[in-house]
Amino acid sequence: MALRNKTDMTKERILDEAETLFALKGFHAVSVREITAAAECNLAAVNYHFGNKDNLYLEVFRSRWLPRSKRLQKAFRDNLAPYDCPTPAQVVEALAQAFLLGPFSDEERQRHHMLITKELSKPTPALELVVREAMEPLTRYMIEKLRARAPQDCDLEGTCLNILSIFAQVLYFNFAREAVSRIIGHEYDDAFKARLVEHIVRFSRTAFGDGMKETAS
Amino acid sequence: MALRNKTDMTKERILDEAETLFALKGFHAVSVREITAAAECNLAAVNYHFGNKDNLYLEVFRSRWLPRSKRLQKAFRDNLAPYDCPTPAQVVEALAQAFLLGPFSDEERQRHHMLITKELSKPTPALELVVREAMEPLTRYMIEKLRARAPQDCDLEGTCLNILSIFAQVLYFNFAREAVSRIIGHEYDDAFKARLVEHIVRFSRTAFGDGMKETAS
DNA sequence: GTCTATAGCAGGATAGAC
DNA sequence: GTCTATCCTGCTATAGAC
Repeated sequence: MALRNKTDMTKERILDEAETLFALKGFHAVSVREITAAAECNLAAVNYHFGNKDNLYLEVFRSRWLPRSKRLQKAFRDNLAPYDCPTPAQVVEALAQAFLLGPFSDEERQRHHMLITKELSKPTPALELVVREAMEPLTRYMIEKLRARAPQDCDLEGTCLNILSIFAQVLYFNFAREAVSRIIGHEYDDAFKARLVEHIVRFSRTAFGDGMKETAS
Repeated sequence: MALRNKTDMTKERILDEAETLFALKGFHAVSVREITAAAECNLAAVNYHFGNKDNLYLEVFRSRWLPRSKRLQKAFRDNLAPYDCPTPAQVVEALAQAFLLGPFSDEERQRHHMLITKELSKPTPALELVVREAMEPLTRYMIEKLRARAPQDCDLEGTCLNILSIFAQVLYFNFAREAVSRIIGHEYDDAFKARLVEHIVRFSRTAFGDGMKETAS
C-alpha cells in the first residue's frame, strides 16, 4: 500500500483532488483540466492512469469513498463493542456518533457525504458498488444487532426504513449546511455539530420500538 | 396569467422543460441545446427570453419551484384546518401527508424535491430565494402551531431541528429512490409510497415532546 | 510515465435576416 | 419573436516526442 514511486504519487494525488472536486461541484461541473491543475500534474495523466473521466469517477468511489465507508462502519462497530447485547437506543447512538463525529476530520466527513448524496440523487454505475459494498452490509449488521434483543416481533421492513431515516438525517445535515445554517442561525462550529448529534440521537431513538424506554445511554 | 400568444407559450415551455431537465440531471449536465430541443423551439430563444443559462435556472425557481412550494404549504395548512389547536402529532402528520402525498402527481413531486436537493447541496443565488420565501415561512408557521399547545417550555432550536429532520426524510425518500428500492426491495408504487408516509409520521411524531402521547391521529 | 501539441467536438452566446 | 449561421471558448481524448 505504500506509495513507492512518482507514478503512484501522481495517481493518488489525482484521486484525492478528483474526489474533493466531484464532491464539491459534481461530476459535470468539474473538468479534467481543473483536476489535473489541482493535482499539479499533466492533463494527459488522467487518461493515462484511468482511461477517461467516467472511469476516474468510478475509481474515486472504489479507492476513496468505499474504504472510508469501511472505516466508518468499523467506528460504528467499535462504539458498540462495549455492549454485550446493545439496546436499540445504544445502536442508534453508536451509529449517529460514528457518522457525525466519526474517525474523520470535518472536511473529510463533509466530502464523504456530499459525494454519496450526488450519487444517490443521480445514480451512475458507482451506485451498484456503494449499495453492495456499503449500504447493504451496514443495514444487515444493524438488523442483526437490533434483532438480538427482539428476535420475534421484528418488522424487517420497518427496521430498514428506520435505518434509512437515520441515513437521511445524517446526509441532510451534511449536505444542506448552508440552508440549515440560515434556518437555525448558527455556523457549523464544533458546538453546533455536537448539538446535531444529540438531536439526531434523540429524534431517532424512540422510533426503534418500545423496547427502548427501559434503557439509558 | 393566461397564456395569450405564441411568445408566452415558448417561454413557458422552456421553463417547463428546463425544470424537468435540471431536476433530473443538474445544471451543468444539461445544455441549452437540450432544453430548447425538448421545448421544440430555437436555440436562441433561451438567450432572448432569459439572457443566459444562469438566469434561466434562477427563473425556474422563481416561476416554477416557488409557486409549487406555496401550493404545498397551502395543502399542509388545509390538512391542519379541521383542528382548532392541533397536537404536535397532528402537525407532523399534516406535514408528512402534504409533502409525500400532496397536491401533485408523483412525477411533479419528485421533480420538486430533486431540484431543491441539488440546490441545497450546491447553493446558487436561488438558495436565498428558497430560504426566504419557502423554508423560513414554513418553519415559522410550524413553530407557531407547535407553540400553541406548549408556549412555555418550547426549545426553539430543538423545534427547528425537528422540522429539518422531517425535511431530511422527505427529501431523502424522494431523491434516493433507486438506493432505497435496492435496500428495501420494493418499487416506488402507490402502496410503498403510502407505507413511506406512515413510516415518516411514526418515526417523527414522538420527537416533538411528551405532549404527544395524549393524542391520536 | 510524463510532457506538448493538437485533433475534434460541444458548449454558450450573439449578429443579423426575416 | 424566431430563425440561421457563426464565433469563440473550453472540453475530452489522443498521438507522438522525450
